[in-house]
Amino acid sequence: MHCNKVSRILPGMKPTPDPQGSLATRLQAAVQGRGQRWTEQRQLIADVLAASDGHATGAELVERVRAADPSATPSTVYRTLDLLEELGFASHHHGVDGRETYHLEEVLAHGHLHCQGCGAEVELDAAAAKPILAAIERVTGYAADLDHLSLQGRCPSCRAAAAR
Amino acid sequence: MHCNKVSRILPGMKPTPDPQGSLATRLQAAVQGRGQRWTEQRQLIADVLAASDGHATGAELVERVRAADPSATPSTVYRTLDLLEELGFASHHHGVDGRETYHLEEVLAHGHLHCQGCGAEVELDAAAAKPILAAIERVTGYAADLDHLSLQGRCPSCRAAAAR
DNA sequence: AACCTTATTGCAATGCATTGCGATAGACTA
DNA sequence: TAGTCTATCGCAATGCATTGCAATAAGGTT
Ligand SMILES: [Mn+2]
Ligand SMILES: [Mn+2]
Ligand SMILES: [Zn+2]
Ligand SMILES: [Zn+2]
Repeated sequence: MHCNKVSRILPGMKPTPDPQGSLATRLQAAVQGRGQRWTEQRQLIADVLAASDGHATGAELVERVRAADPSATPSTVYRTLDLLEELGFASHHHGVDGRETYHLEEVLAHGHLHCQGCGAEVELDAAAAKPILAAIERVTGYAADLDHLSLQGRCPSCRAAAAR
Repeated sequence: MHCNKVSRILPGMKPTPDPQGSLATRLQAAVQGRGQRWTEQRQLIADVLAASDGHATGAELVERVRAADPSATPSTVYRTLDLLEELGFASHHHGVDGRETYHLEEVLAHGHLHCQGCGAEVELDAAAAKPILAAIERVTGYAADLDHLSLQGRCPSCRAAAAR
């Protein structure tokens, strides 16, 4: 079955924009460039992830994919997410519970910061993270992956509260 | 059944040392101080964790606990690990796969650094981490939890390899 | 030592994620 | 268009982790 030009629009989802090379087109090229195949399922999963702007866990993506195609299975979704990461089209970080949370690389790279006291969540954009990554590099020589960065600690107000 | 003074020694494990307040004794006091109860299972789980110097995942601890007491169940082990953390006697970080990895607070606080290229693992002791935590605090105001810190990135040699 | 209160346990059901395997179907060839 | 090769899929089994619930037992009281 052909699926190359299928632009699957899910209920309540925005159509994938097509600047001069849509995500699907670039993905198809990258996948086939490795001797792999472009399938309906991969198309759908990429569309769902694109429509989930922001973050989405594997389970959430499975649910949304299955809403559009009930015959799709978790294994296919997770394997496709791994593929998208390998190809550099997606990345993940680990939420508070350690579960992987995905987003497309089109989203600006950013890290996460979670307060263990009040649960506050902060996103660290590249500019904010720069000094942190620089410190890591200075101390260890490692180039830390900002998209994967997920810090836990105490926010200023929880610190103040703790200090009596 | 009494278990207060039971010092359960597992095959191949070192007896819990008893400086002037053994771990078990301090734990029992902390638990009972909250109106909770000191049980055989908690004793055993604490002993197993103490004997697992270094890191151990939940599943590993479950396995070791069940080796000593086959009637123990995963739910009890995980609930006890949560309790030990609440009481400040243990902490966890997330391994590469996001799974929680536990250690007793007696182990010196340290963070983790993992190379996504070659899989190298580095431990960051408090001194090494200091500038990193300082940068996080400067930028965000957060006091990051060193024990929970788990960074991913590229080690120097993988970076060099990537740069042609 | 027998008795109470209720925190804790084991169990069973549930959910998330991964893997091996046989069936299906991309994508290339003729 | 029909045919071939094999990457990918769905399935089913497995493992890790969490939760509600009824039975058990910790630990204080009489
Ligand atoms: Mn955590
Ligand atoms: Mn990860
Ligand atoms: Zn806070
Ligand atoms: Zn490396």
